[in-house]
Amino acid sequence: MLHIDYTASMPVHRQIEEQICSLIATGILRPKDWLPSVRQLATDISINPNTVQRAYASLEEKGIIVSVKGRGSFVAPDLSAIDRVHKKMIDGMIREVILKSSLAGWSKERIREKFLNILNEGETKQ
Amino acid sequence: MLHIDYTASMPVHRQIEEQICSLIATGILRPKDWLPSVRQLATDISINPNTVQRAYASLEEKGIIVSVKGRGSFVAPDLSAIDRVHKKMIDGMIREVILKSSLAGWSKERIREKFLNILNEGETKQ
Amino acid sequence: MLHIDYTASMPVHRQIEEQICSLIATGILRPKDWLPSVRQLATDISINPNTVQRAYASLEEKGIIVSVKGRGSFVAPDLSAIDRVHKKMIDGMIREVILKSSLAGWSKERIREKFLNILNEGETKQ
Amino acid sequence: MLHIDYTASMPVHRQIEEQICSLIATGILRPKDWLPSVRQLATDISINPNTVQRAYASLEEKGIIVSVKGRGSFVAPDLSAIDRVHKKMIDGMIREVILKSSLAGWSKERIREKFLNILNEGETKQ
DNA sequence: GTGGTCTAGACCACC
DNA sequence: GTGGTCTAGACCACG
Repeated sequence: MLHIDYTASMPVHRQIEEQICSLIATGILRPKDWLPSVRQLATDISINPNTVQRAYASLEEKGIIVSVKGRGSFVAPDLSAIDRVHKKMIDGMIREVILKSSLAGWSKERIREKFLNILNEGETKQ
Repeated sequence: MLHIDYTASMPVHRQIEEQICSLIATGILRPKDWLPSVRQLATDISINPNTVQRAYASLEEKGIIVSVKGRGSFVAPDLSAIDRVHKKMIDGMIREVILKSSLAGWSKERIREKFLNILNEGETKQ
Repeated sequence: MLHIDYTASMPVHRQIEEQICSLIATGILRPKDWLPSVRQLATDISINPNTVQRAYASLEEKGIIVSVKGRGSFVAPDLSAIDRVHKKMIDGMIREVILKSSLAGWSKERIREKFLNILNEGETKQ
Repeated sequence: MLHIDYTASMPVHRQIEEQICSLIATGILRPKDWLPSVRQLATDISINPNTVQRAYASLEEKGIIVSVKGRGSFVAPDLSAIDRVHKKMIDGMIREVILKSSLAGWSKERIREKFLNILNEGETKQ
């Protein structure tokens, strides 16, 4: 079951996209697995079917899922597309972090130190 | 003089905000320095005064500048709050990058490598 | 025995149509040969009889097969019309490819080269 | 002015996409040229603004145009994307022609001959 | 039942 | 004025 945050600025259809991507990336959804039908998912999270449709259409255009009239939607059998999408997304986010922190007057060393600190937090906690 | 990129997806008022922030962070603008008036800046970069107004209002809300009716706007005398805000924002963005990439199944090593790669790109270019 | 690919975007009834056409074109099925009954074929490839029915109806409309109530379906005795239909269809598709690529600014040489490249791909693979 | 064919099976939003692509490919629309606004184009060709919006959104996702809130939409400054899109489209069409004609029992030689004939028609006509 | 397209109308952020 | 999101409801093709 997906969770929609209506207070977020990210549009609902993009939230659905991202969450399905995550489910695939983490292996919870696997290639050829069936996705909930457009109408089913729409009623589950009580939004308009059109909004789910838009998310599915976008995922299909990116080659992450396949939708077939009358049969339903499922995770694409070949997922080479999804890794490319992830790479691009993460790359963009990293660039934005670096841009923002340099705009704030941070030196490279300070950014690197901060990043590595946070990255290694998990090692002791988890 | 600020530079507006009309082909960018970032709204104009946010571009103004970011650039003023950047001028402050890099020390070109210092606490209590005067900023150009809303109308002056608007005609300088030939955009709608409403747009400049919105940028200034947003900066004032964040405590970065102070606007006084009839006198104009200047950089806030005390900017200690701002660095804390920046830290928090950058911290949040870094955590999100790490979260997203681990959801995508990336190992810590892969994330670190990717980050350092991008961070060091500038060294040869700039 | 026909093979249905459920991950393909082409509707199942069109897949059946194409494969029967192909069997006829290659001479495996010849004029007046009997086809499996709608129900037989449906159970063989475990799909809905409606779907087979639609494929047969479409083939009959095109004059490729003949169905007789109570007796079954067979390849049409005279297939001269079909080759003309094929010619016309392929002719139209070729013209569209050429139109689209010239609209995209491609030179004749580039189009020819591309076409021959793809046409000859099979030579090494198959 | 675009022309919509309501009898075609291709959805309206895809027709808009293709025609704008063609206008760009043929140089009638050039990088940074302004496109008609969503509402303007919608009333011009008397369809729903949502349909135009969908076409524009898809073109933007492919990197062919850029849309900015409050300012409008224009052809992307960098069009490396469009050539890739064209290549992919033409490639797909060629493969389909070859597939269809081999399903119809045509030999490679016959296909090649047919194609080259049609391609060279223009030489004497135009 | 499934996905996909389109219309109509509301609302928002932005300029 | 601009683009973008969402809802509601109709219709089609497919199984």
